[in-house]
Amino acid sequence: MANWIANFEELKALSQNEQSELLKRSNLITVPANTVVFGPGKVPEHLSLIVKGSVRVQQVSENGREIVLYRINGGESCVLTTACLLAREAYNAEGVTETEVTAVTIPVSVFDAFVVRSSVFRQFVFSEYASRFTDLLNVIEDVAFQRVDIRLAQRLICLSVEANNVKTTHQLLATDLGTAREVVSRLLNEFQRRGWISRSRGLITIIKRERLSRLAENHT
Amino acid sequence: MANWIANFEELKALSQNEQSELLKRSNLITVPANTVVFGPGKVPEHLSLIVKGSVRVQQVSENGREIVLYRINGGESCVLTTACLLAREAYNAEGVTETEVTAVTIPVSVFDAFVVRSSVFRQFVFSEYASRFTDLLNVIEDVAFQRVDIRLAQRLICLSVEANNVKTTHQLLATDLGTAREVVSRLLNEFQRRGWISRSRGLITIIKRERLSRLAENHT
DNA sequence: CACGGTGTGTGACTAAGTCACTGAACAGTT
DNA sequence: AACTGTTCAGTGACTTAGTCACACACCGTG
Repeated sequence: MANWIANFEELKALSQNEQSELLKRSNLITVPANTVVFGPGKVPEHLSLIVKGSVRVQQVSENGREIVLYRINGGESCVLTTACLLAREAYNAEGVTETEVTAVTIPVSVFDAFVVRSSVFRQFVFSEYASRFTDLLNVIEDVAFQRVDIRLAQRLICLSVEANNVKTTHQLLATDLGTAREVVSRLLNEFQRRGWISRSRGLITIIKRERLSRLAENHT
Repeated sequence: MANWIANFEELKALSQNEQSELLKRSNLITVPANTVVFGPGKVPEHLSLIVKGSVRVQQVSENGREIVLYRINGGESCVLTTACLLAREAYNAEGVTETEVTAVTIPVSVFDAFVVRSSVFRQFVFSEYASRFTDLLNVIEDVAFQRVDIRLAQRLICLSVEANNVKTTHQLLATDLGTAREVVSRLLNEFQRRGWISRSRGLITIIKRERLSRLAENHT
């Protein structure tokens, strides 16, 4: 993983010079799964780029409920979070690694220098901002306007792209959707009653994918 | 309004040279109230800074419901929206002027040049990003976790800082909160029943501000 | 004053969230 | 194999929120 830049589609266009300097002035780190990498009381002082793995960013409320805001996967960065945490008062979002994560940390000064120096880097940063922004808009649209059964069906479809078995818990699904665990349990119950899925502890098996898809897409 | 830069706290620190060039390469415009300034099918090709007035940015859903994402007031900018609209596929947020608005449009090329050239400008841009981002986080937190009666009380308190009369409609309040008009009507009904407010067409009068505040803050 | 547009009131119903539980499944330990 | 603590899941009763289909009141204009 010496040259992590190769993992960032948009940064490949950096000149050889710029690439080697960025490599030199940044730090490669590895973090185990299920680690809180930032959050209230854990403010990062670097910009982080995720090389490999996935970080879940979620909002936590006083009464204990949670909602996933977005996920950062390999080739993406935490610009928003960093900028936000640096510029503002405490806010209650946290980042948790969902897998082992390989990341690069870049000191703020180096970040700033590259924004000035390289239009490629600038482009990368702004498009990352735009991506996170649309992620949040989608969350708002879903939470404010979309039915929970439809969103749950969407999430199940999404989680089961490669296998018909989804290893997860009702609580995790509830957090994904920003709803309560009981609601997920009851909806899954209904899905099972209709023969679309079957359930066991920590495992959901998709049986009638096309019916789930139809609910997810056609809203029927 | 020749030197609009004075309205932007964070841009005052620009050098004389930079200020005059920014003035020269930008455009001052005026837009009447209740105009859609951007939205699906109306993509802006400039960065806009709001000098005076207020723009409401709201998300519209298929089924006709709306929710206010944030408002941009004098001294703030539309960075996020612009970046997003430029970088991405169509998304369904729109900006509507709530008052007559005086704004400055800056071509993308000039924007880019100033990001490179001036750390002050850069700082301004990134802190604008951070502000909008936290705005959205607050919306998500509210919509996902907060009771509607509490949010309505908060909104009423906020709207009535200078007078006890609030000129608005139930529909506008519903859009502010991302809920349905009927819900607002019923809650206002309840507030009136308790003697906290009185209502007439297009007007709400605060009677017991302290009780409303208590609901808004202490959640009681 | 008739009329159309806008704003509001309401009942009946469905969906979602909360609360207070119960009990099943599992991992590690005697 | 029996015991124990922990995590996951199921459920009934209830409150809050959103939807639907209306009725009707207010207001400016012709």
